[in-house]
Amino acid sequence: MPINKNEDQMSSIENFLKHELIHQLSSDEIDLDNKSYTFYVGFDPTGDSLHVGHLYVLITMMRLQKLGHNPIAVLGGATGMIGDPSGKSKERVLLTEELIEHNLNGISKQIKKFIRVEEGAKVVNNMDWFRPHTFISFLRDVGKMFRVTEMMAKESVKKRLASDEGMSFTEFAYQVLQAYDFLHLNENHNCDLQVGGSDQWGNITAGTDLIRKKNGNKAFGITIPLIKSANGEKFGKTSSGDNYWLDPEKTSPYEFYQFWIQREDSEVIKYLRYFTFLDEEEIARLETCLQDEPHKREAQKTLAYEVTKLVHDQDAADLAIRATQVLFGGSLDGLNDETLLSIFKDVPSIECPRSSLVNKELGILDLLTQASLCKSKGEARRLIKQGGVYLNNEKVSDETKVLNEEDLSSESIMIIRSGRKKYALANFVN
RNA sequence: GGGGAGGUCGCCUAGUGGCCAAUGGCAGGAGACUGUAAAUCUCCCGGGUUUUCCCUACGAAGGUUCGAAUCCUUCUCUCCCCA
Repeated sequence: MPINKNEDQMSSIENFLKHELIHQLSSDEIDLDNKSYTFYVGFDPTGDSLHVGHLYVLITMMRLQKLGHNPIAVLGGATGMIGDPSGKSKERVLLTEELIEHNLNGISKQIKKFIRVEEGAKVVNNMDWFRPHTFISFLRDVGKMFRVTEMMAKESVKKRLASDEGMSFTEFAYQVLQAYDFLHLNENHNCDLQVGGSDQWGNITAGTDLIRKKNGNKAFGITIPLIKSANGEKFGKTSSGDNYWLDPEKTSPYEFYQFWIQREDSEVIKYLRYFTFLDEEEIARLETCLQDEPHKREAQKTLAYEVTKLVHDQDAADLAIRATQVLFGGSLDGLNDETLLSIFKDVPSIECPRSSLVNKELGILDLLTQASLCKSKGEARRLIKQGGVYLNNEKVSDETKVLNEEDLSSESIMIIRSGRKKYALANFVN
């Protein structure tokens, strides 16, 4: 690929490759500018909400739709019953059908916020085409097309066989199911491209091979990079290993915004390319800014704002900024209930009875555990000893402290902090 | 079905009758330094309490013993080999 072409002369593929927005292509025939594809992305119903780990593929779907391609989101109502071994070091625990159903509903709603159904995007459930099959009919129609040696050669299989985890037949068969999805979509929806994470390569090629064998059609695959944080594995997980969810009920826009604003320098620019639709010029400007005035954190702030706006909405993003300014803005003095209550619902918070204050029955340790800043009183005690607890921005050093009305920051709210950046609010109501 | 090896505190890993709430690494938390960054250094890291106390924990259930993660029995799960 000529490197000296400027951005507008490049094909979309060249551009995507240059910035590592895509990882692998099954064929150089793929031409995103002059052809129109119907492409699909599969989603596992492992939870009732998508999380930050899904965000990049959703954004890729948006990018492709903008380029004139037609998205199909495939919900794994059937494949979710089996469990994809790709990228998993352990056998998966099977989910019940009811749970899958519940999860599908949640996910489906979220997906529709990213792709435009009114412009032809579809969301389908693969249970619809798997249900009519019997085991026997499936083995006869589809199973015959698969060679065991090829199946064994897949990375996901090899890895597990090499580990002492092993693999059940159920998971081994997974690739056949996903290949069949692609075949079905190819025959019924003219789908000729599958997009997925780089761990999906084996499943995708299983599909393109099956399509070629079964009906002679050409089908393609694109994988997108697996996003890892600079220091290794998990991206989009909280420190305790939980996901940052796209569902505002599970992860408030404030917490979501905080996740992005805390990204490290070495990664922000990359993330701006992945997760926002800012143009190269703007990204270059932020990059300079990052170099010259890193303390301003403009790149992080822009990233956080843009992504929060995309996943939630403008109002949520503005509120997140406001909450951030209030909490991280220096002095908390002079903040009144009105200001604090406006951010109350977005910042992790608890409500406590006012009487517990009046009667002096709430200790600092109780408050920390109730506000979920600490998992146990022992941990809370430890944290205080280490000097990591702040009440209304003042360090608390007495672990036996009992709270009373004088500890309120404003009329009815206390601001609790653990460490440098974890805040919680407690609202004392009658 | 037969034989062998295993299942340890989030992950990996030591421990093979009392010195074991259990070794080491990773991950995680706090502090210092900073910019809500990275790197580095220090401390912490089952639960309940004020250290020396109690509870719960080494796949599950029983048993032997003054005493078990460690020994015995059964069960269960995983890996490997044979049929």
